[in-house]
Amino acid sequence: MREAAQNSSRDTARTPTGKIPRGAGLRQVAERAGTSVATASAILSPTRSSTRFSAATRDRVLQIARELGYRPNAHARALTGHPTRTLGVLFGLERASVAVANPFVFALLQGIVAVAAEARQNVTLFTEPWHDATTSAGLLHDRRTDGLVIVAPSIRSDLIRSLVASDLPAVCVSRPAEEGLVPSVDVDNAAGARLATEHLIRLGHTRIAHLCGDAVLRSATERRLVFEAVMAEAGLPVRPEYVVPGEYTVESGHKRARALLALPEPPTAIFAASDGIATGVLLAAVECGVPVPERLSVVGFDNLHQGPAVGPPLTTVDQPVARIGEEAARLLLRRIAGEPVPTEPLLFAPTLIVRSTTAAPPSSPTSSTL
Amino acid sequence: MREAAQNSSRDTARTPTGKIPRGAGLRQVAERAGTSVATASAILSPTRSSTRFSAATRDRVLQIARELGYRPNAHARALTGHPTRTLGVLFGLERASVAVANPFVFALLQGIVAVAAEARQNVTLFTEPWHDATTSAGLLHDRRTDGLVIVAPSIRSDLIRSLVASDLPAVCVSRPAEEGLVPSVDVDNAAGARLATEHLIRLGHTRIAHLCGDAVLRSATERRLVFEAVMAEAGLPVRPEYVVPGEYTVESGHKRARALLALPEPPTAIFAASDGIATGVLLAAVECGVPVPERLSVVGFDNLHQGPAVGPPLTTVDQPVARIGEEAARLLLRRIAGEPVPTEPLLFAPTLIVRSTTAAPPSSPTSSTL
DNA sequence: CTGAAAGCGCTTACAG
DNA sequence: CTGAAAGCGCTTACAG
Repeated sequence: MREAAQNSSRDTARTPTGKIPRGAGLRQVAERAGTSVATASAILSPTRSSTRFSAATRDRVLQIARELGYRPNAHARALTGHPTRTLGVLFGLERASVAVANPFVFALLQGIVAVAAEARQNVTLFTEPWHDATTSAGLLHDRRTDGLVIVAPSIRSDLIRSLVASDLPAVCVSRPAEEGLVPSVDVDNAAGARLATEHLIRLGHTRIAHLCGDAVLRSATERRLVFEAVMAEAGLPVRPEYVVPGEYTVESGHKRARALLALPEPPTAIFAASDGIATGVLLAAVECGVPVPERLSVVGFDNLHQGPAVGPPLTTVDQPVARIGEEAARLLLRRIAGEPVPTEPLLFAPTLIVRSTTAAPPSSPTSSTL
Repeated sequence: MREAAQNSSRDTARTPTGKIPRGAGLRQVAERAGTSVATASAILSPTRSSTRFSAATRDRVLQIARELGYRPNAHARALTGHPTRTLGVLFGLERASVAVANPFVFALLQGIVAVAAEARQNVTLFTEPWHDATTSAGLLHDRRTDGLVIVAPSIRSDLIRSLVASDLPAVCVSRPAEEGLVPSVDVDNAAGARLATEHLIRLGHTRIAHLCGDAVLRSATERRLVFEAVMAEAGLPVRPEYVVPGEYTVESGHKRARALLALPEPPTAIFAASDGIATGVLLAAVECGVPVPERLSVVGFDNLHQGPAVGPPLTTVDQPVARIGEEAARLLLRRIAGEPVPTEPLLFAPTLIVRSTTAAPPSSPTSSTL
């Protein structure tokens, strides 16, 4: 790096300690090219047509800029009111470091980045977790990004409200607690939960348990509510101990499944609110010596690989996570462009993927037919 | 959003079309608080101690700022020489949209984001692919981020050179073609290739093939070179048709393995330069009716899930990808802080994970013993 | 076709 | 303890 000092034509000879070093600016270019800063700016700006200048002037400016290694400063541009061409992603529930390890987030990011790239936008991942409007405000609303995709905000958070109040375009992945504030994209949780529950009921199960996701996430409540509703429709009682609160994680699924399997009358089927939870269930089944699907049926939700595979391939509810990410990014782009975007949730239809973890219950006559 | 206009105390009544709306600035706060902008700035700045002001002034400014929903503008701050507290990630080889779908990148990002979050830095993913120094310059060197993690740059690219010339702190994941320019972090490819090759030789294989990764990535050459060297050490000839160029993808592995298996004298073992390639090999083996490991041994590289599992669990060389990401971020942070950072590559030791795709060759006497 | 001036929102010496 | 002024690097009307 030291050797780079040979080209000493800069006038910022020494950089103040701790400060960011600066390269050649528009002024340096203009000076050398013998034009005004305004002219150099217009010629070098990607947005303005540089045809209004004489070819000679233009070529000279372009040439000098190249020689000097001129890079327009993004902050200076942004300060004059230009968009930053950057989309922000904020993880509503967890810290970014743990969110990024989540396969759901991975798939989502693929969709977001794909659309962003197409629109020539960069993507910044905010790592600071959201606390509340007053303490977290500066972190997001500082015009660093043109808008924000909010991933799975807690229903108890003031995040959305605060964002709306600050005029920062935002789109929510997963339906926010309060609707009508911000556009949102999600899987149709009700339809998915119905698919899973009806599948188990049709198989002949009556003792069906549900392992819920994080209570602060709206999807968890939606899935549970529909599970209970479908059971009721079928005339099947739901015992309170069969609806178990917890989190969308392997560990939480594992712990709860063990408890469930230790019950005097354990369920013959479990609808896990996520594949992570289902993986935990499969783990517990192996440990407790309960064969799947012979003595226990398991259906998950997400259709995402979650950790190392245990037991047979998982029957699950597929949701198009990458597409949800794409659509969220697309809506955000439209919001940023100033187009009107409906705030009714945009819901994607889930599909049931029947694999090998579900079958008729043990004592059922249809047991061998599946 | 319309309703938000009720609070009309702003003096920027109407926003020019296409421009970004602005909230209350320091001046508004200062005016209402009856102080100068400098005072308000000092009080509201996170970096300066606000103790030098009277409690009354301080409280008033803080209070007004809250009322007005004041958010410091990140660009204005950055323009005065402050770091942006953002780390950039640039994908050297592929477009970001495809890179983000890569499990290697996923694991890497986990490490980078974890360290960034700890250091309270955000992470921006650059989506614009690198072309060459002159056309891509503005995209990266505009001071938008304090530094850059470059993931797997092509050995033919002028990226690194250009970055070094522009003073932007950068760290490379994977050894760059030209060493000494920039700190880099990577797995010890030579050690990994040796592990894989020796494992196959010890099992008794003599007809061993190698499916290479992208030739523009340095890891591909390193792995191939060591494969050839270890074979030579063992006195085993390497037929030219057994060393097959290609890419680090499932498809490329699949195609090449099919060709290999169709050879008059096919190899009894394949060292695939990545798990993706190995997955393709496994796929081809199933299609060609070649049982693994009975008639074909396969060893991969990476120890990452790549697509749906085919055949038995893969024997592979593990590399600590997330840790590599962490270390890259850490080095970058130190570079940004102005600390001296060695440019010798920081290499992580790989380990061989023996699972079920490798065994002694068919005709070997040790065949049943593994 | 080109330039001088003001301004974006903040920070930083430097005075008082 | 507080403020007036200059400046960061660009863009944008507005003149000529």
